[in-house]
Amino acid sequence: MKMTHRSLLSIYRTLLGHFGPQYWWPAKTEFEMLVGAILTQNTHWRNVEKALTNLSSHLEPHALLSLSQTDLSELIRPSGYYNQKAHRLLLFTRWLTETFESIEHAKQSKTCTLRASLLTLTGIGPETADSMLVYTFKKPVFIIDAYTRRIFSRLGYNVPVSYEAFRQQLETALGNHLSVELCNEFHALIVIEAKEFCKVKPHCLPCPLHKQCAYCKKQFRKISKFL
DNA sequence: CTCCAGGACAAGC
DNA sequence: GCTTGTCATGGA
Repeated sequence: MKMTHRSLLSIYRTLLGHFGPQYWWPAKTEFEMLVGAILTQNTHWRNVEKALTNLSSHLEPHALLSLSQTDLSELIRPSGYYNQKAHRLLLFTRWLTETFESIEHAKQSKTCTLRASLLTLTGIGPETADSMLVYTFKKPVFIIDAYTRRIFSRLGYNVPVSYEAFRQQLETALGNHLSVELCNEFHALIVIEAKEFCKVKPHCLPCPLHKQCAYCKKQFRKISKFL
C-alpha cells in the first residue's frame, strides 16, 4: 500500500479520536524523561517506574553523576539490564552536562546535529535518540519502535527493515504535516493502541509480511527452535 | 515454569 | 551488510 500524508493522517485521526491525546512523556521533569527513555529499552514501563522511584532523589544531572556506577545499578535494578543501563546512564549524563549548559540550551541545536551526536553514544540507538528528540528536545522526528513496525505491516504497508529507511518514508510522506505535536501524539497513540490490542489478543494475528517484519522474524526464530 | 516488555551492541559471517 | 547471542527484572 502506498504511504501518503492522507493515509497517515487518517490513521492518526482515528487513533486520536478513539483514545484522545496522551500528553506524553509521563515524567515530572525533562531530565526524568531522558532517564526513562534509557531505562525503558526493551523493558516494561512498570519496572521502569520502580527504578525511577528509587532514583527520585537523584533525578537531576549532577545528583545522578554523584553516584558510583555500582550504587546506581543497585537503584535501577528493577528495570533490568541494570549493569549496562547504569553505565549508559552515566555516559549519557556526562555527555549532556559536558556538551550543554542545560537541556534548554540543547534544544537550540539543529535536529540533525543533535541526533547525530546522540547516536555516537553507547547505549543510545535510533529509537531512544528519537524519543529524546521529540519528547525532551521538541524536535519533529517520527519515532519507530516494534509496535510501529507491527501495526504498519499489518495495515498492509511495505515496512523497510532498516530504521532509517522506514523513518525517511514516514517523514517524507508527512511532508509539511510533520510537527513535534504530531510526532509526540502519534507515537504515544501507537503504543497505547498496541498495549490495548495485546490485552485482547496477545500475539494472535498473523502478520501479512512476516518475512519483512522485525517483530515477526524475532518470533519466528523462537518458534523454529522447536521444529 | 515459561514468556515477554516502548532496544542496543558486538561478534561472527 | 545481515544474523545471532547477550543483557535481567517482575508480572501474567
